[in-house]
Amino acid sequence: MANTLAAGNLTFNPLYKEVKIRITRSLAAGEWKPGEALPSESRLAGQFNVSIGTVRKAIDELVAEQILVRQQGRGTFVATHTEDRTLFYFFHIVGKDGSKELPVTEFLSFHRGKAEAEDAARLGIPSGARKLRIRNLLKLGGKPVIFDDIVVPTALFPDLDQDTFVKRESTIYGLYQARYGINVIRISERLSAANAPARIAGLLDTRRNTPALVIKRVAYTYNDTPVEYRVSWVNTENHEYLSDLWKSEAR
Amino acid sequence: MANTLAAGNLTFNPLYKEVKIRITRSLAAGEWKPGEALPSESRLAGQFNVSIGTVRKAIDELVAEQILVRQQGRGTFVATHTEDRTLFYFFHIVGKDGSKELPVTEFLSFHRGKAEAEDAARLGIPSGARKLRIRNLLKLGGKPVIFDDIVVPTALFPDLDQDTFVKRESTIYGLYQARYGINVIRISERLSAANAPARIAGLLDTRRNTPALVIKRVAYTYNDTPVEYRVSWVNTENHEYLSDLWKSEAR
DNA sequence: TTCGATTTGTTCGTATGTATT
DNA sequence: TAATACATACGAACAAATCGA
Repeated sequence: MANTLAAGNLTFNPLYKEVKIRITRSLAAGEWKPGEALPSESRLAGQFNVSIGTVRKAIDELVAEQILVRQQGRGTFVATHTEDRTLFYFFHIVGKDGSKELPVTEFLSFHRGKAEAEDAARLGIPSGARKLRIRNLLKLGGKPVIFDDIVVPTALFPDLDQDTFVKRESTIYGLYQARYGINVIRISERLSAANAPARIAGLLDTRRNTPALVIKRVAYTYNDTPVEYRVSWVNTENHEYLSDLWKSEAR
Repeated sequence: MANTLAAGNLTFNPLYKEVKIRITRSLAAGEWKPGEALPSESRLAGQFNVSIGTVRKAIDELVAEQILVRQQGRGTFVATHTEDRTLFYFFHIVGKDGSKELPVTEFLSFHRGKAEAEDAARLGIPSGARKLRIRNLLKLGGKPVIFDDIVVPTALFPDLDQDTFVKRESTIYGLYQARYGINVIRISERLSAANAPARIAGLLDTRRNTPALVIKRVAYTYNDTPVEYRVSWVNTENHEYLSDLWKSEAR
């Protein structure tokens, strides 16, 4: 019997991979907005003309990637950038005593400019393309710990201005998502140690000659499209970067 | 109908979770050694008196956690500490140019001692318990980049001596696995920046006043049992620590 | 080389349980 | 309570990879 999906499947992916790709395409196209429910599994199965088990297998992978969230009895939802998600998935600085808290952001500056070589390479845009540059000071326990230097392509956030940024009601990625429909789903970070420039060291209130942790982060949306390049300077006198691969809920 | 697994399942876990726990128990007990094949899925289904789909779901999770490896047509195997697995899962230092290579280990020293407070806390052993301490210098591209200070409880590696360590034919975790049946399956790392002590800075060949990246790693085996505590000092002039959560093979 | 047995991978269908509204 | 949606579990059939006869 002719199968609508298999018919167009010239690369001979398994059906569930094709279903996953089609769901991802719909997500990227904004067909279901963050926080919204997808059609039920049985409805999707009908649309794609596959069994419900095949749809479940596709969704399983998207849930594992934190792109979708399942709730028994309610439905399957597009993941939103809540504070919890930020805290447990995107924010990796913890106290040396093990404490985990969301930082308080203190806005420093908002500038427009042109992408330099580094920005362009990380963001996959032409050198010289217009960019927005935002600097923040993040505080933990009331004290400055992180200096953030954020660069995004103006093209992705056309009408973003200082006022909009400062008055946002959520996390930064929440703003990207709610106002621009840009959903950050993955980050890649490269860490090194360096002496902070005097200006930054001053903001971080470090003792003289205290090295800083430098984090260069690229944030991606669907299909590995870069969205944001962020350089963070961290005062690690009382805090650390936690990399916990696979805190499995195994038993 | 009476089900042998459900019968003993007083915590009302789903069946596949019970199966997963029983498989994990067998792994921890060394019933199937690293590199060996587990019984086939249909055989396991028979043993546990569940359907093959239930066994598959249990194994699915263990495969996702990199504890087991499936190979179509061959079987399901206990993951081994090959160089590839080390490179892509346990070793996170890459060149700033993006190059990825396994380090060459230069042995420095092997000592016996008693666990200090820090060691004891990280390893979950009593303060003062006997420990082994091994120091290595790791080279990338022929140049020293990482200084490793490894602490393990003597109790876990009773007859491990310098000669055995130096003459190992595999990675360090491969040695733990092959000779002591201890399978490292997860690591947790905390990173900070600091000025290296002169002795270490000398080994790393850094310019004066160059800060180092400090990595404190705890390695775990089954059931979140700590096995090793390792402090690494990294020269980040030409290298970085890569934290790439979810390099998904999505598409 | 071919063939058959074995093992995992994919897909379907069905039934029942559990949580939500 | 009833309807809906996800979660678990079972079984069957066939595909694809592997390996040895």
